Amino acid sequence: MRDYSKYARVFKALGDPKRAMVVDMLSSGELCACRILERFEMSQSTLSHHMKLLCECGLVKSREQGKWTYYSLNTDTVSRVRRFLGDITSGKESHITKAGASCCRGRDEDE
Amino acid sequence: MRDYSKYARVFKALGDPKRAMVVDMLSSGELCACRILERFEMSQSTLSHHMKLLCECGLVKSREQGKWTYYSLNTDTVSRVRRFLGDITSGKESHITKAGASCCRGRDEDE
DNA sequence: GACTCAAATCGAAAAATGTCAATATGATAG
DNA sequence: CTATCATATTGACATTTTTCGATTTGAGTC
Repeated sequence: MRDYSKYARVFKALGDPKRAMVVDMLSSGELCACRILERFEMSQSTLSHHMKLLCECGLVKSREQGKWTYYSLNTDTVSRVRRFLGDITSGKESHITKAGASCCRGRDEDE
Repeated sequence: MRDYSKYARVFKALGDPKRAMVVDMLSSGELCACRILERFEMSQSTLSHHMKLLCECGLVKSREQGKWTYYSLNTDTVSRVRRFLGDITSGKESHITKAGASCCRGRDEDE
């Protein structure tokens, strides 16, 4: 589980409200760029740039058909990201810590 | 469910590999800043800045004790973010789309 | 009070990001 | 082959982010 950079790219992509909203829209099914654009106040080139980022991090897939480009969620990445988020946020109750309050005091005395 | 901006802040915070790693560390329990700093090659002021971001988006809580500051995950936020990620990435199979391939063709003809 | 240590804040520089208008590309229609 | 439509790419600019060294703040210590 040392994929911080890999998944950080996905989180960074989701770290823009508009892109998060695009992802939400795509979760209901495939959409073409023009449909997505209709719902935002942004230039076509800006949307294209956002879609590129979403694709590059693996969250979204694109498919070309004639002059249209259809976008959809990459469900594999979605599952992996959800799992990763679960992993890094759920307690492992490993070795270190436990008695949080003695963290630094402990270090000063032990070493 | 119109909290894109609110949660985008959290995703943005996780969108940095080092911050994601800090979150992972904290998931095993509370840690003081000096313990966290030991594991990274970054200045003290930079870590402080990262911790501030993690706190401001609600992912992390801080607690001061003497001259130390202890950080821990805010489990409420963690649950909410996981749920939000699930929400925006799981199909609603609502109204629109279904026949993805006819999205744009449909629009041209219907309207 | 003077000193030390942990952490936060400030100020500045470099890099990344979001955005748009203009242009390029590539498919389809006449 | 020309024109048109949907997207992508380019170039520019403003804003935000990342990072550091220096300084400040606040708590404990002598």
